[in-house]
Amino acid sequence: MSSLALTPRETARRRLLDCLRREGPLARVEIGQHLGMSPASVSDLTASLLDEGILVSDETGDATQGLIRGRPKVRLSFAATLGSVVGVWTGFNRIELRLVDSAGRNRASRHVERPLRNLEADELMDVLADTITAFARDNDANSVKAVGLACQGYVDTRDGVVAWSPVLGTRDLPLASGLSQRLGKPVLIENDASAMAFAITQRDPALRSGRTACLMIGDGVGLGFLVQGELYRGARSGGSEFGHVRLRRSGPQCRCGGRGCIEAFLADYALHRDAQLIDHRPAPTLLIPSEDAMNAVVAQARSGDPALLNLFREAGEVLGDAAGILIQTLEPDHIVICGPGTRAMDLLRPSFDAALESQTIPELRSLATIHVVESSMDILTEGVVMQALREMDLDLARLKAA
Amino acid sequence: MSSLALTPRETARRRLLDCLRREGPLARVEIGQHLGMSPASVSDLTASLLDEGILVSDETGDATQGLIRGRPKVRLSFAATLGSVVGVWTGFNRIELRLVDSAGRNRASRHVERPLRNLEADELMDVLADTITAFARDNDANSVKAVGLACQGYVDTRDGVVAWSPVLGTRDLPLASGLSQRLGKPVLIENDASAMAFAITQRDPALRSGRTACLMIGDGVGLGFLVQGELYRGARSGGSEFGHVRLRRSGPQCRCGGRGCIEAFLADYALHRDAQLIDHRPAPTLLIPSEDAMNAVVAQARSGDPALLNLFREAGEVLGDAAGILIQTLEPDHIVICGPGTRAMDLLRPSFDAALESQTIPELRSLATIHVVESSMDILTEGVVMQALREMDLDLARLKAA
DNA sequence: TTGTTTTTTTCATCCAGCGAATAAATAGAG
DNA sequence: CTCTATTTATTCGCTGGATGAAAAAAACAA
Repeated sequence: MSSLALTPRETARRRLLDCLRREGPLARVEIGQHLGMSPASVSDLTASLLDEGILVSDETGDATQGLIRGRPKVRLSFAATLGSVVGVWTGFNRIELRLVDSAGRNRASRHVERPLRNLEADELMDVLADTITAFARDNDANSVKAVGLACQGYVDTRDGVVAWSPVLGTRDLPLASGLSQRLGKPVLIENDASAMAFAITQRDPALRSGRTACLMIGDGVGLGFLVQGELYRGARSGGSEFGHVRLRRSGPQCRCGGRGCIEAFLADYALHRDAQLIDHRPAPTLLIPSEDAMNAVVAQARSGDPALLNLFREAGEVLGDAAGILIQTLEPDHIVICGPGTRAMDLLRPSFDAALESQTIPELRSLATIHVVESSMDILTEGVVMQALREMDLDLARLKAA
Repeated sequence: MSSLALTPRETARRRLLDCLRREGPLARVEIGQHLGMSPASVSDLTASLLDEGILVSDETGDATQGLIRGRPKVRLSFAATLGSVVGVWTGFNRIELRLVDSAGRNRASRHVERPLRNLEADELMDVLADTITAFARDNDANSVKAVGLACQGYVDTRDGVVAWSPVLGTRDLPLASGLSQRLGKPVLIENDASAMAFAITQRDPALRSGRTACLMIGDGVGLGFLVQGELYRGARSGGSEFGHVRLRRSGPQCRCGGRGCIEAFLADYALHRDAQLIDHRPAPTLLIPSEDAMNAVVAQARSGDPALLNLFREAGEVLGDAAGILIQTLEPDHIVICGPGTRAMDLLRPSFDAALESQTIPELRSLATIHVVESSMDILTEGVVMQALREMDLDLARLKAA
């Protein structure tokens, strides 16, 4: 899955297909209205997409048919023959899978408990490949055309290499090519926070204009930054490792090896670990606490446990400091707090607001609107699937051209 | 001075003029080689620029003339009739001025000691206008066609408003329009670190590719961030306020009102203030220490004074933390440390390196090359003049078109 | 049937850039 | 002094991509 510089036509094509995935089947005029394109251009683009078999005309009689005068709209939708894509998220000891058709509709999902940390590179790729194959086998295997995989850490999207990850034990792992070989399908990999940020901005048009910084709190803490709806890419076309910015010099231990990282205060594993200690319970055996376990911690805090309240107060403060850094560095239009960690946003909010206020210049702070988007991990697989679908579209176009 | 979205032709035109300003007079073939443009395109663009009177053919006999076979090169240069631009930097109690001709050559400079902090908005603009007028009067007044002004703080370049500044007392100051009215000339304003970053990247081609983060240490600490040689613009098309990111919760007092900001450790005023205290000398009367005063502090540290060495050690550590945050957030190709503060880079370096290493992931850190560019404040006025010149070019083009 | 309305296609045009041919301006060779 | 080689600059025609306007298509309504 390569992606060099895009020609103007490829950009337009991508915008059109993105729009259809977001909005569902649309008539040509409607596409034009959504994207501010002339009917002539839409007609031209859709003609080649129909010709290539990527889109088909929806012949199904519309509900509005017979009510409106004039030539009826012909809605365009993705061809069923395009097949589907599997989206995967790899956590510390969990794999989440999702099967999505080319139109972006969810078909099936599954999650598998499996520790990944202590595996050698080859073992790891074998396990992932087997899990994906089994999932595909149970769900219309031969329709699967590509795989998108999101994982924590510093991911080189272009070369398909995981340069570093707190979850996987190895470094500079050529995960995309390794999996691609085993599965016989193209594999796209992406940082997990970037994938979630992409999915969230695809859902809300406001977030696709201007600069949007998405802080994902969950298994870890990640940042996805988008400018005009496109993911910001760094030097190795990866995202950031914002969760491992050190905010407190002698703070709690982080699994990256450092101390006082943002995620060492906010990630599920950190909150759960500290909550266990407060209650004099044994250290957790599983490194990712279950949703139930986390809900129990939150409930205990909500019931007024002072030590736990303090834990969330501190976490909120760190989140506020983090948002403040983003505001003063990137001057974004939108800050989105997302991920499973938003389940405790009511507990984080007071100290979050206070910290944000105490460390940012009002003129800058007031520019950025803060959005809290409650979102679980399956919106993340949705994001990585969307990106894999875009790459597939592009590859198809280039294949035809050659 | 407006700047909406640029047409492709305007972009090409800008690239060509930028190139001529950087490199001096060039023949058409040479421009083509520098920019990777076809001779046909260069010919076309230069034809309109010659037609508009922005460029002129250099008729002066070349030194290489008579030595090389073939049709001789005709170098193109900026028309002398285009006039000049005044670049201004406003510090706490100092104004730096510079007169530059349209080709980007320095013609005159001056600096004026004048406290600006406690002035009302109108007074402030009067003082600035008078200073600029006096400077222009002494240096070929009627050739001055525009003014570029760089100041610290959060500057809205598009609307010409200083939203907030630690130097100027007022908020949401419509500085560009106010000065423009008083001077009868277009005025462009820009954040000072952005202006310096722009000038520095204009000087080094390597810094114009990829993502470059320039940390300017001087009167304050600022960040200019560039992607592919163009300044990153935030929500109000300003830059960042990175110097006021709080890195130490109970750190030293910053003039923004907060504590522990990056600049409260690194800025000249901060180092000087603390050095005075260490030596049991009275607090400084001037809020910007002179270059001599700063050199004295640095010399005393270099001579081995342990308290002063510790001051610089701490400052270096904060600088390393700051660079680390940039690396983990933006994943830049280049980090540039610039500004007068680089005078003490030898003292900052050990703790800078250690802090950077301790807080960044090696895979990410190794992507970014660290450049130290010794640079005083006059490169800054150069930067803001360059930007004003670009805007002038654009306005000229649009004037002709209408 | 004929008009009305709305969607879609077609056509001619424009902009921007480029390859190739051509013209221009020089130095050197005979 | 003429001719050729060499390098620079211009011109011409083509292409890719977007668009406005006109035309065609496909329905409903009278």
